[in-house]
Amino acid sequence: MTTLKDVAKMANVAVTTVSRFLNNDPNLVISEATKKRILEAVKTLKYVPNASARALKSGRTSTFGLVIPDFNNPVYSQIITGIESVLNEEGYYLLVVSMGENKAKKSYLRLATEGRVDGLFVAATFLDDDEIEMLDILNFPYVLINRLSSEAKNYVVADDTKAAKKAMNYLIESGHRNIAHLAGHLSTDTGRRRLEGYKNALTENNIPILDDLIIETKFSEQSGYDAMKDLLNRYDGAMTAVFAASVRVAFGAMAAIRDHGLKIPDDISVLGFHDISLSNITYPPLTTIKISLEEMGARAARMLLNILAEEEQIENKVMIKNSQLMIRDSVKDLK
Amino acid sequence: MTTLKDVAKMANVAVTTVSRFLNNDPNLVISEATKKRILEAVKTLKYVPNASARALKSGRTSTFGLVIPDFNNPVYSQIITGIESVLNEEGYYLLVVSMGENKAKKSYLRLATEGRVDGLFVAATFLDDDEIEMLDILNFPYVLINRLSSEAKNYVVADDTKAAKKAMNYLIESGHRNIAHLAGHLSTDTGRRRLEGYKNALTENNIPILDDLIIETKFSEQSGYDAMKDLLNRYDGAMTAVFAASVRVAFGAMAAIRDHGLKIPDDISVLGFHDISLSNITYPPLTTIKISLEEMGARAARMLLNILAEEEQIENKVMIKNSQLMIRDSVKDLK
DNA sequence: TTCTCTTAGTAAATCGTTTTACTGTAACGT
DNA sequence: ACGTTACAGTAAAACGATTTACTAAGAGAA
Repeated sequence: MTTLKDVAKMANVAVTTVSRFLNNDPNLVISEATKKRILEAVKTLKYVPNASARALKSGRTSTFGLVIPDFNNPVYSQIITGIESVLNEEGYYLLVVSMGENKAKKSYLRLATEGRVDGLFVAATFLDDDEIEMLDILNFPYVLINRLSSEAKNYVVADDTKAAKKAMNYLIESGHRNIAHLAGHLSTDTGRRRLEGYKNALTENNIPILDDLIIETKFSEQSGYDAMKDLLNRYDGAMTAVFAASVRVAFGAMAAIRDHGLKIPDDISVLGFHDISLSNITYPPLTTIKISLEEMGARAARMLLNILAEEEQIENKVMIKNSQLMIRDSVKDLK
Repeated sequence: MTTLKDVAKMANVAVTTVSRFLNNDPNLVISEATKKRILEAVKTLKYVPNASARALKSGRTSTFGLVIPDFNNPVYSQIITGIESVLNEEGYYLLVVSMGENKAKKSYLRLATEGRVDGLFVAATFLDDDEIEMLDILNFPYVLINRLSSEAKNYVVADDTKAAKKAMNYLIESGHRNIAHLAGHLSTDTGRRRLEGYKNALTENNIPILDDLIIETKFSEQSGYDAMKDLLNRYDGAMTAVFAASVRVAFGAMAAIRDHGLKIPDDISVLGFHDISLSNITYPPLTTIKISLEEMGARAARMLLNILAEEEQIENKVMIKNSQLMIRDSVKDLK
């Protein structure tokens, strides 16, 4: 491994000079000849500065951490893609940690306290508010993604309520009244906000809210399948549509409906929250309400970079209002 | 930020003593009273060792890098999950970099040369063999995952040829003769090996190989869709089944077949390579040949950890032979 | 001749740990 | 009384980079 010292020796200058030259110190006065010698030494010795040494001295690692619940959820894959696209350009790296429902929850704080990362993206749904508050107490730079917490200073979230309402309104305009909601985990704020949108839409359209039609699920296909099965077996009203709080739940529900011998959308319509590339290759192609998750990731990345650049902590609260209804074939027009 | 020095001061001992005690130096002789004082200082000051300083001194970062082509491919999500499960237990972290077809390809080497990571997992399909060989030249610890390269010393791959053959044999046993192959990128070795399995199965069963039935695709739904459409429009033989070299391609092909007005599996059967959680919620549920990608990731992680533990480079070549046919409803028995 | 500027650098401290090689003191055996 | 051993630590040099504060030599001005 080549160090600054080696380069300095070969170029016949002091380490200081090499470092200052390579870092473009504006106060350094240096002759062309010396520059050339240093550059040559760097090239022949293939010198690359050591990241740990740099980090130790500067207190910056050029690395951010990302905490997500699960890699196997395409929602997070899109968020990561967005984050990465920004970080790439800025020479930052991304350290990922997944933290499911049952994992040791405080371990992610080590990332901060050990100084492994300069900041943290928290997209984990299973962290409690007070676990997140620790970051404030430590005064550690962070941005919440796709989740809120009571005291959060910085976040990028979607306007889940509005998007859910928009989706519901589409269903209602298509003539549906008896709409079930496969809600996400109601311990998560996204789950709660989507439920709120569901209820708002019904209320504003003078449709009664039936508790029997609301079922809490996890964010997995299996959970969506089970909940839908349960609903079909239990509820014998004239349910004509289902609004699922996540793609994976929607996929699971579709399978359950088919296994129950019903046809989508003829017997029952399905609409899913969030859009992924597989949404349009299910059968029938799934109608969804799409929020740009890549944009969400990208904005969070820019925000964290910004927080790091300013000395004083700025408040940064972004709510992505935009959503698109991706109309495909899983919702039947009853009129 | 609390340092060793602060702890030492508070406990009234030398920095050395604190460090050696906290690291369980077996040669350190220390009294119970001193231990207690140090422990107390650590607790009240909330001391956590600084990762950069440690890395600088020890030359170890406790971090591995992972290079994949794309986060939005569920195959890699499963591999990451497998890697992470092992690294978690060992206190290692994972730094991820995605590198698509068109990205600057050598940047991943910086991870190695800057000393940011102790080793590298390379699952990138778009790196050429000689770009990987650089790691050998640098004598940098690495493990290839789900890809081979001519000179690779360490890898974990699946026996793609065998698995593909097994899948094909199932199709053939079910009475299919005219089987198309949506091959993956033939510039990738997995693509080539799966094609080989396809051909082997046909040859061994005395079925002619028809070049018209083999179409190269990318590893995306869209590409699978396009290729299948093309095939359906072009080929007017009695094709009864399609063997897709990847899940995503299989999904795309299913959509194309339906859009063409044909029924799966009645008009045409589909079998996909690799199994993901969405495979059983497509319509009809997709029959696949499954290789444990989590196992692949986990074994690669253990391998890299091993390589780091031994001083001399050991050869490590693992080929996962096991595969399971996940029989669902997308293949029709013609007999 | 002395002073000031400019040019072209350099020495040394520092970031927080780890590690090697010591240093005292006291007790013990002979 | 002397050497040895056990006990309980400590001083100082790394690791590789950055940065502050200097220096040394020569040119030009007064």
